[in-house]
Amino acid sequence: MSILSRLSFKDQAFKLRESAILDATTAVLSTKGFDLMTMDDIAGAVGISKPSLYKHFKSKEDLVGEALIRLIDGAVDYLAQLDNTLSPIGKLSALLEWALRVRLEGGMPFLPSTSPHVRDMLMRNMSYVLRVMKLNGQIEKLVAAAQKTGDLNPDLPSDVILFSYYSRTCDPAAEFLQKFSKMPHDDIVAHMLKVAFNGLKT
Amino acid sequence: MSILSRLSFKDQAFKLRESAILDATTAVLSTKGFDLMTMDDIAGAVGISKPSLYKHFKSKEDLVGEALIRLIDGAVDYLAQLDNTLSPIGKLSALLEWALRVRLEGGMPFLPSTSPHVRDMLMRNMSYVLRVMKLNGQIEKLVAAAQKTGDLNPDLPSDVILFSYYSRTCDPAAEFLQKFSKMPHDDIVAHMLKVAFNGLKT
DNA sequence: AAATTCCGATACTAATTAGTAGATTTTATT
DNA sequence: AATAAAATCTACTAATTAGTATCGGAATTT
Repeated sequence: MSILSRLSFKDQAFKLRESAILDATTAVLSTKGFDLMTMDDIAGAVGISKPSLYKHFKSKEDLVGEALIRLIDGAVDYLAQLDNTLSPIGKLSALLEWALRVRLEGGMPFLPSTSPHVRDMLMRNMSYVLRVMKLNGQIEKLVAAAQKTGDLNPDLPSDVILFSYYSRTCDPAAEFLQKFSKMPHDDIVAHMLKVAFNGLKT
Repeated sequence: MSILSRLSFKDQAFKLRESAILDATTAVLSTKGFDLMTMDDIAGAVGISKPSLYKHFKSKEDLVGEALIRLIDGAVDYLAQLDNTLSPIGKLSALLEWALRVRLEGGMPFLPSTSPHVRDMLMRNMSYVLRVMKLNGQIEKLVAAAQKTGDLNPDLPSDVILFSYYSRTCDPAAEFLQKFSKMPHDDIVAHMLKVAFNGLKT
């Protein structure tokens, strides 16, 4: 066996474990939040020891940053793979639906917005900030286009729409409906979309 | 000076400090969140020592519980003081506006929803749970009434409306608009209300 | 099969913080 | 003014957890 293929095999195993670590981090983040998530939690969930964990990620901040970067990348990929004949509002709706489903399946922690500590930490993470800006740029364009066609209210300032849209991806109402109303995921998603775009009145 | 008036004077001072402690707790909770808020923070902000703080509240959980109870009571009081000729939807709108203003002035931490740890802690606090249920009962009635008149969408399940309404009180979009758009409070409140009731489309 | 290399785990350090015990000062009464 | 009582503060304990140094063991090469 050549050195190259041996290295690549090891590399493969390494990447696999890295992915498992990120999965565990995402799951623990969704349930416990950043401050209560311990590195022992993660190591334990993956079945490795803490020093091994530190072979992959140099700190807790780094680990969480990478987990969130993977989420952002997921959103960017989802957006890129959408049918290009879809209208801007159709894309925005599809992306929000995707985000809600990921959340309901326990795969998405609350956004940094909810904790100033976490937000500050992430803002110091250049690589994370760059990706967020990339995704944000794409969504801004979709919002502007949808306002032009009148599919989104043109009278609202675009940042009001943008920020409200982001907020819907981490709207706690989804969790409430899951926990207290035991509503099926599909219904929760449908209702959340309706409320987000049409409000509580219409 | 009689013993009675002396006791009442002391009592008064005690209550005053207690109120200052709760103010500080609310402020620190809004900025740092529960996990990062330390008892030394609070003691330092009020200008007393930690043991004195523990004379008022027997634990961190207790302190935070009392601070949130005071907030709920504020909401109940606000609701009670509203003009009774106001329609159900008018009351719901006024209460949401009140909550948003309190938040923007730094007086309201994110709701327990955002942290399972904090939520669990509060659910063990009987006195808190009772008040939440009281407020919740009132809001449920308003929602039902507003659905009956058609002011709120009668086709949505009432818990979808209820939970979405709660979520708007801690919608991070308000913070974003304050932080990134430097929008005046009045404008933020107006836009948030519009988006909550009419959605992003209309 | 012996030697070497590399990986992972046990067991530690340092720092933080909730909660408390005992010293100290302030306040009120005689 | 002296004494009694109460409240407050300084300085501690115990527990948690991020991050690391060092040791033991498995796989690979010769």
